[in-house]
Amino acid sequence: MFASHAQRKGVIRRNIDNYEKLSIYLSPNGEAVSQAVCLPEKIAAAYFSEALGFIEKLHPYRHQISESYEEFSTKYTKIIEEKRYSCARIRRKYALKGIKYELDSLGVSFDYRGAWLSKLRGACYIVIAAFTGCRDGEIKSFNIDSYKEKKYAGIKVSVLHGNHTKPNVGGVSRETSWVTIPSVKKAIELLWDAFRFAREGWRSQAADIEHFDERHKFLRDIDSLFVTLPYLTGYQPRAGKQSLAHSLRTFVRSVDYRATREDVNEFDLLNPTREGDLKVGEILEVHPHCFRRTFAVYLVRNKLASLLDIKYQFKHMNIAMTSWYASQANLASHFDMMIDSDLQDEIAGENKNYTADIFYYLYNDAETLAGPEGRRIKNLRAEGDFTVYLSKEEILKQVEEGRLSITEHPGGYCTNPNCDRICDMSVCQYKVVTLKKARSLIPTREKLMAKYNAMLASGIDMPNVISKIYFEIRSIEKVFSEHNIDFDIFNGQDFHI
DNA sequence: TGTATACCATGACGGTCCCT
DNA sequence: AGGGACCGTCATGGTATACA
Repeated sequence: MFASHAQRKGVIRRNIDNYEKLSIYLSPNGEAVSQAVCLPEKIAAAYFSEALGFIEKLHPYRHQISESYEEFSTKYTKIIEEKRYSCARIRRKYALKGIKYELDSLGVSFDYRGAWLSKLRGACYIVIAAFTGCRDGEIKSFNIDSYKEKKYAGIKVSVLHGNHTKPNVGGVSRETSWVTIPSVKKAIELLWDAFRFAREGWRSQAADIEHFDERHKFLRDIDSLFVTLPYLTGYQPRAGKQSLAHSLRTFVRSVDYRATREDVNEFDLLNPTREGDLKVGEILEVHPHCFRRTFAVYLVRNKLASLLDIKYQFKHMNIAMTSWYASQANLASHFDMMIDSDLQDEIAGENKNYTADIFYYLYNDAETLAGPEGRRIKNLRAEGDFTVYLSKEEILKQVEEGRLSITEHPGGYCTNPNCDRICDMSVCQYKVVTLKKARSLIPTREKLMAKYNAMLASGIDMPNVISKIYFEIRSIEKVFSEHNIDFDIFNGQDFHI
């Protein structure tokens, strides 16, 4: 019903007809995979950067927020109790009297329902979820002590500790750890301190609970990151599923990012079972689980670094995150951490999907290809070799068996299963360059030419370096000519080996 | 003119229930 | 077990109106 309502409203168009079949067909291991949505890159960047900016801006004022909100809500409650002013507007006005307006310029708004605080909660949740890949349950198990920093090879690495909600067979509860970014610390602190007044409110109510165990549980719930406001109709301190969904929606709506044609295409590509759900001009609403898949997808597609670049202060974390990605969680073992195995599986699955997608494109769709391996594929296609026209299933099978593998380089793809990403690729026999990659080499070539000229002009006598740059420019030009990209031939001094 | 109230639509919050 | 539908409550904000 909700779906049809949303459909009428034009929010979504959800086609669940072949849901099960499609998911099994598309999953790398032939089993149904979780149907979480993966956010297109632009949308993810819009949401994440807004959430990060929100947190960065408000983090220093978190104590002040709590104090002012406490003042506002006690005044407001008193007005209600005294039955003064029948109009909410006037109640609000008087409750706001005397409250410091420094927060006003920061966009902090005071409302008795806690709508603004709900938005804050949504922003913090997004940052925690987006940069850890945690499960919803785990995120809710975090508290102020969950964030730790460890040193690894001279790099400061942020780690989050959470208790596994599901106990093992023996009833032993496991601790799970997640590599993350420093902003998560700020998100946790902001959430914790801005809601302090709410927590205090709940705490004072706990005294009325007579049964010891009940009171104990109540007090434990209060020490959660996500609490509701104590003076409303709610009677549970912990923010439930629905309240969090509201928070996420409030936040996403406030961002007001409208999907473009490009976003819709990417959405359909990333979420084949939900093709058509997102339409141009719509706001993509998020759910707690979508961040986990988005995390896995971006980790594999090596875009996490670009998302992390949103704020310059995260740059140093790229190294740790990237090495974690590159060494397949080797870093985790250094920390003696239990990395969530489901997430590992999800990452591995995405890796296969990604590889298969690229091969499918190379074998069947790509119009022009360059590089030795690219030429080989092109020739095979020209000869009508039927083995080249592989179906996605066949490709996936080969990927799983380790017969096909792909490594992404700045200038192209490498099909060598043992590629260590160290070679310069200019003469690599496994090299494949697609048109898109070739186009991305245009600025690279310009930079190289500038470098070449600068080195030559300064009279530095480094023939090895200069010749390397020269041959790199020439190899890029070769790629250009194979893709019919126009360029003026670089006429640097010719080298002879 | 400033302040308070009435009425109304909207929609957010956070709970329970129900379905898959 | 988790997601969504549904529900009750009530803040919010627009407009109209009454009063000092």
